[in-house]
Amino acid sequence: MQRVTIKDIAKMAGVSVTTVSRALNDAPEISPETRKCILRLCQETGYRANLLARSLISSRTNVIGVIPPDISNPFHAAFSLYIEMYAKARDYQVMLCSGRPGDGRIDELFDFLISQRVDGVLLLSSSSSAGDLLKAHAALPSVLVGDCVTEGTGSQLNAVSVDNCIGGRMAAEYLHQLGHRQVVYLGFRAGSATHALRHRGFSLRAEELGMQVETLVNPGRSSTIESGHQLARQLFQKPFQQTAVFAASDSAALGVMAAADECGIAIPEELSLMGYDNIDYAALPNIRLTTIAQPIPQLARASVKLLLDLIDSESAGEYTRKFLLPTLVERRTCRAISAGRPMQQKIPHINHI
Amino acid sequence: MQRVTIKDIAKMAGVSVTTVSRALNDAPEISPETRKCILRLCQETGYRANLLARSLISSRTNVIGVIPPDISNPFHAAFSLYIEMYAKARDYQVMLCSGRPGDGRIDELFDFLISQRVDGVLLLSSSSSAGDLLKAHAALPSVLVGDCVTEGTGSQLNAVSVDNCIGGRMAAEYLHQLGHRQVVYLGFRAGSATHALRHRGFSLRAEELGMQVETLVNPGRSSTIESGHQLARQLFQKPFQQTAVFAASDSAALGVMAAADECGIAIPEELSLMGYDNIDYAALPNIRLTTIAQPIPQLARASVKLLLDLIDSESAGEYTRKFLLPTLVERRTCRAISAGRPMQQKIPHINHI
DNA sequence: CTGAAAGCGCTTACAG
DNA sequence: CTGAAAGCGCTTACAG
Repeated sequence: MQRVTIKDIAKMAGVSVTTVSRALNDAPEISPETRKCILRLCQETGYRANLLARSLISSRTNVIGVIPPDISNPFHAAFSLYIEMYAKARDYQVMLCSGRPGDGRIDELFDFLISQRVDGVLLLSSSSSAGDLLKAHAALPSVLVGDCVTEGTGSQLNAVSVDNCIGGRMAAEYLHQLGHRQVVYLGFRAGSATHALRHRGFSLRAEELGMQVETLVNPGRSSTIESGHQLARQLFQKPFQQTAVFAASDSAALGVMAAADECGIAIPEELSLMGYDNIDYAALPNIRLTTIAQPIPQLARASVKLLLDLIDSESAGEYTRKFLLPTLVERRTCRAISAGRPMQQKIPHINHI
Repeated sequence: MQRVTIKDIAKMAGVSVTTVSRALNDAPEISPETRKCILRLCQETGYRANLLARSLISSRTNVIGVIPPDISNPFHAAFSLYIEMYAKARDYQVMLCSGRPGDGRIDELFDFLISQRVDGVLLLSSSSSAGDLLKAHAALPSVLVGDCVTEGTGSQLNAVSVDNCIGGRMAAEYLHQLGHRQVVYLGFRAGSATHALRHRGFSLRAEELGMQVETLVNPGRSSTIESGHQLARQLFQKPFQQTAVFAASDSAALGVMAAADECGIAIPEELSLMGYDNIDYAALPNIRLTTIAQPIPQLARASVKLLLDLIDSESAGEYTRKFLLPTLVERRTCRAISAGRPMQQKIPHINHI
């Protein structure tokens, strides 16, 4: 099917393409009548400007690429939505490129987005290698949404993050305040800068407060219900002393709930549980997970703003880092215990399935 | 920043742009050495073809537009993910345009996608007006994912849907089989072809089986936890006779669970509950919602396939409709009751919050 | 096997 | 106020 072009309109109106172009871009130097006539013609014929051609000249597409780690994670899905909302509010369109987690294809996605000539890209990642990726494509304005290592050269990039170190500290302080002294950090992932900070904040503060922390490592590539489930079953398999679990993400926490359910461990009566993220479903009546909330809308807004500022300014020789503070959302999965007397050792009863 | 172009490469290699173009598109008529040399140059300089220019000539962008109703709904988010997966497998990129539900801006999104010269669009919608929208832009290959009215002229469009009528029937039969005779259909939305079919299947079959159905209408624009919550509270406010609730969506069902929790109504002991969709969270240990599952991956694959076939064929004068069958997923929110004796009337105790 | 030329649909100096 | 011309980065007949 042949779309109507500026040339067609010009022919119909009996003017040059230049004039049509001017009418379309409301240039000042054009008579009101010709403009009116041309605009009417466009209306009637259903003319739509070819953005491809326009972008070829302006070398601006007004689209930004967004690379989420895994859109099946509700946190990332919600986040992508907000990004699109804020981008649209500033007249930018989003091209979503979900790389499967760990596919190592992010580099290809970058190449692709460059070929599409997007004006910039937003890389959502908690991987500690994300920084290198961005540097490899330094010619393209880009911001990392997530954490990056602060040591060495990796730090010189534009990024906005939620302060995960503080988030970890908050969790430790909260559990301590409830009387918990032996706790587990469940779902630590190596290679994740986010987890590194979250874990450091948590365990450093816990130690300061005289708590004992056992860390359960998630060997996988992402924090899922399944990973939390696996680790929790591993924990519940033997008698354990800890009275509280701080899960690295809400999804993982949900997995812990599943395992606890199977093993007949009551939450919060026998075990307190905290998550991280505050995904929608953490608020569900039968979940009511106490968690550390990431300010998703603000995060999205700040990310879009930083990226678009970058695109507009073309400022080299500087970079900015923006931090947002998490908040604690108290619900029903944590309970206060008397810190004085030691907890009785639990002998969980496991239903083997 | 100035990207390296085909002209730059040509100059460096001492050949014409034509030759470079041929090397890049592995045309047959080119000497192996020149090709090798050119390819190496591209590698070294980080050359990326400008897809804008290429598309301008070929009038093909290899991107499809996807318009989901509301990506914050996990069902649609998951679906969008699968679409992107299958599209990518066939070398198409997805441009995601989430219109806020009910914004009436879908028309604008269409215009925008046409301007971007996408090769086709996938409209996910349960609105009965979706068909008209597609017809208004008939020049663009497009498929409706969802239901459309079958009467009149509205039916002549390409669509793939889950058979919602059957889904409704299945729910009615299941509840009947468990002994329920008085049931409520909660969350019916007027103006939704999907709901119309689902409701028709359910109530027709229920009537055939001698059941009584009360329908609670959701006046809003989308099925959310909140809408389910509102309607359920409305139901629980007064004594009611029904022993089972069939919610129009899993999200709505989650809202019903919240309300039941608040009102001290035990599920499934005092009230059976079914959902529709089988979103991830329906499987959660503390949810375990019995529901009708939509085959999301198959739906996504069929949609992408139909659209790409359409794009490739440019076939006019025909349209195809594809139907996928839902399945029943039995979990823990429904229980069998003795059909013989009438249920005792419930006096729910409401906690006012 | 290689290149000069035309053209995809638009914008933008430049000259009237 | 209007138009002819050049050009954005590429591809594709056409001629060598």
